[in-house]
Amino acid sequence: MNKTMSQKSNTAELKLIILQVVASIPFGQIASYGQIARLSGCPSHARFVGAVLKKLPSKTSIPWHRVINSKGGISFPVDNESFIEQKSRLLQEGVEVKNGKISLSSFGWSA
DNA sequence: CCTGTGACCGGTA
DNA sequence: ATACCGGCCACAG
Repeated sequence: MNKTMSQKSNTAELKLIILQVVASIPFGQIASYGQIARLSGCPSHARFVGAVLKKLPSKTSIPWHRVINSKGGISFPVDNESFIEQKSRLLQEGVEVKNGKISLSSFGWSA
């Protein structure tokens, strides 16, 4: 009488889905928050994606730095430490970052 | 229960 | 191109 947990679309599971999607972004590739939300099956949860990434421990293996906003930029103020962190990580992966904006050549990733 | 917040997004001016 | 605005929805207090 367990009925399987297939109909468990709770947020806890969505959280895991999101993390998996983010984790599946290839090296040197970029995806937007909205894109992650869509691939997770919840198009209107772009903000939630950010909320999830925020809670990640600093020592995570999740490539959070490969996630940016729909304007193609880093969603941190330029003076923020996280901004520096994300920018340098992207540069390390060969992603072209100009003034906080990512070059369109890095887009085009799909699940 | 109600209110404010946010690593967002798309439309409009 | 930038600026503003309303919608969105989980979460914290």
